[in-house]
Amino acid sequence: MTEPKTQGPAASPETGKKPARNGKANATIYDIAKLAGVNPSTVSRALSKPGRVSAKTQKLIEDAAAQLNYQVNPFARALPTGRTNTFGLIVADITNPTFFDIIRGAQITGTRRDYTLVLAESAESAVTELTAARRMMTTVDGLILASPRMDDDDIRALARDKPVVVINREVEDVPCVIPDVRKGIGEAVRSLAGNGHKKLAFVAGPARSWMSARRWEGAQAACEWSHLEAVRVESSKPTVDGGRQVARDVLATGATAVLTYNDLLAIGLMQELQAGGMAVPDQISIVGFDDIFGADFTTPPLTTVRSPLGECGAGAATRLLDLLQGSGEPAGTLRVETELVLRGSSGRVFPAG
Amino acid sequence: MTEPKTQGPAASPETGKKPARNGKANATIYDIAKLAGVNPSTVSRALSKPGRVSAKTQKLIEDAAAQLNYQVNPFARALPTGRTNTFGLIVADITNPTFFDIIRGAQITGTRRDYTLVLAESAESAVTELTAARRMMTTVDGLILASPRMDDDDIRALARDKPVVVINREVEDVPCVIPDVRKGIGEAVRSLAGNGHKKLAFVAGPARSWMSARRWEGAQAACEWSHLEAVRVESSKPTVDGGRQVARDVLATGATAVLTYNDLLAIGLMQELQAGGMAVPDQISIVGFDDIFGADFTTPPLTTVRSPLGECGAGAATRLLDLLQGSGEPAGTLRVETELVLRGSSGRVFPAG
DNA sequence: TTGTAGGCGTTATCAG
DNA sequence: CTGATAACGCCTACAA
Repeated sequence: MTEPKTQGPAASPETGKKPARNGKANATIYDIAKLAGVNPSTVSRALSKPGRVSAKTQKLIEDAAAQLNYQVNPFARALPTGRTNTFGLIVADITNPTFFDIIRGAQITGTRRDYTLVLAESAESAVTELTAARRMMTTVDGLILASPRMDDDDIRALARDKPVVVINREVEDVPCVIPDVRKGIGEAVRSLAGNGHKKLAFVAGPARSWMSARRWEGAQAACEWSHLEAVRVESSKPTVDGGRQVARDVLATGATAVLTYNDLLAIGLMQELQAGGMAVPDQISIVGFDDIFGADFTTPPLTTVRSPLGECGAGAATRLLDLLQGSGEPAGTLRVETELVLRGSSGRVFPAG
Repeated sequence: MTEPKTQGPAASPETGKKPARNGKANATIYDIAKLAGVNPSTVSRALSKPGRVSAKTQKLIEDAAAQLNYQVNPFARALPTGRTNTFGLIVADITNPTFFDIIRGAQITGTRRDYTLVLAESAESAVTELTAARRMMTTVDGLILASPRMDDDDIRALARDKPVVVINREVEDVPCVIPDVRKGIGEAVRSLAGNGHKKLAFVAGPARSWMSARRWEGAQAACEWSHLEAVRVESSKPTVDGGRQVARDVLATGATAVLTYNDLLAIGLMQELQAGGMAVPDQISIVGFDDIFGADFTTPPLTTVRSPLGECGAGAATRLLDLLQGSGEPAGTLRVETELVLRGSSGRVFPAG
């Protein structure tokens, strides 16, 4: 009644480490080689390079592989080559809907080109971000940084190691993907001017945000062009709550139109103003930025300058994979267009007055 | 003017494969061993197991490692051990905000325990999902499936290979995390009943959705308990647009209260009804499900049964990592509570009437 | 075109 | 407690 002494390799019932839980260890190129009657190196070639093997043996090997249900071991492959068919994406805040579309865009174009997405977030902290980035660098073939918080120098240092693409920020010597705000803001301001507005309040985002600065510049330029007065209002944080808090400051400016750093601010602002009895857009027009998910849930639906977030994610991934797959290294920064999405929260000044 | 014949190992300017772009290849345990004057295997021990090395050499090695800025090579480690400190998450639709919180929850508890999240989506296709899952299985230590579309059997097959945790669906023999809808629905129906409603319309989700069935059951049970009549209305798709389309069918039921399969449906429905001149909640009460991002952007803000999505993601990750780190294999299914979030879209029947 | 041999960085086994 | 040494699965000159 004792255990038989001879047991398969998948024996030791308690250790259960290597040969997975199902007992049958994965097939290797050696198994295939044996089955196909060739040398392992030939199998390797057949399975990686296309035409470096005779059509006959090619088929032989492929059949054997299929029969054995072979799957390459990514780690074994990564060891000698260093390549993993994997790329990382680090976002500043996984809570922020702005990044949802970016993640989505990157994920989709990634899988389309047979790359896997590895995701991390920095929780808005520059050091966490750098740590995460460093960790990832050892695992992935390349990295996408969405709205990074770390220093330019740190980014460049990373980029020296492996391909890096930055979204929503311009870093010298590093390929970037950034929405060009001019067109969208121009459209928004022209629309506002056409509706008789004379003064625009811009609700700024975080002080250190590269994008916020660009948007403020854009607003100023467009206002000048359209003969509008532009005033800037600071916000405490770029959230719905921050939008609520900034309401009184906005009113104090006397502006009849508002452009916010992002949609969250616009939504909060609108809620607060409406709660205070103001009519939107009859008494004040509100224009957000980004066109995040839910921007059209509000009443009235939010007019906003759409930033093609999904496109940014996709564009960054494309750029990165091009770099990885050796399409030269032209890089440079890719600009994507913004556009006005006209909905209900903006309109004529005091139409009833 | 010819090239010097002796070049460093990082030479060949065009190949540039292994020794990264920066030239200095990463330090290995051999380098550390040399510097510390010990054997590589000792270094390995010192760096992985805690107390299997004398305190003296331990420090020696750690110093050398720090000095060399050593970082383990995950692939080299994965090869003999099979472990990667990585787990996968496959969601049905990366577009759907329902999954945002799940992703977020999983990501956060993952990194907290030093695991990296690998993300993929199935684009609502069962085969894509299975393919993605199979691919991932070779790379990750375990897998989380959120609202999977594939067959129970496929899921079980995967689970036989490596630990798998399922969210939003119950699969026998596989650990699951599912929101228990009873409490939340109970609260919602009681609230409605307390406001004088006599008839509730339930707008169903996808026919094959496990969750939709549970929610309908829950609604029926709660209505029976509270002496409400429950009628079921089918929707074409669980989106804002689907909600709009279902409006006339809902009206046709004559119900004064509506509970929808998810928030998106509720939002679309509310938009359509309001566009048709109906007052919410004065003429009809609407209750959504999930409490997704943006559910409070609407006017009135949406009353909804909150499904703790973030908690689901976190719970699934915790469960998975526990399994991975050997805390026995009790598994079983984890139920998380739902609760009513009372906002403005529900209230008394015809208060003005 | 195909086989041979060595290496990628770690871990694990077995002596000492 | 520490030192050899053999895997782990695949890739890649180099040789045949």
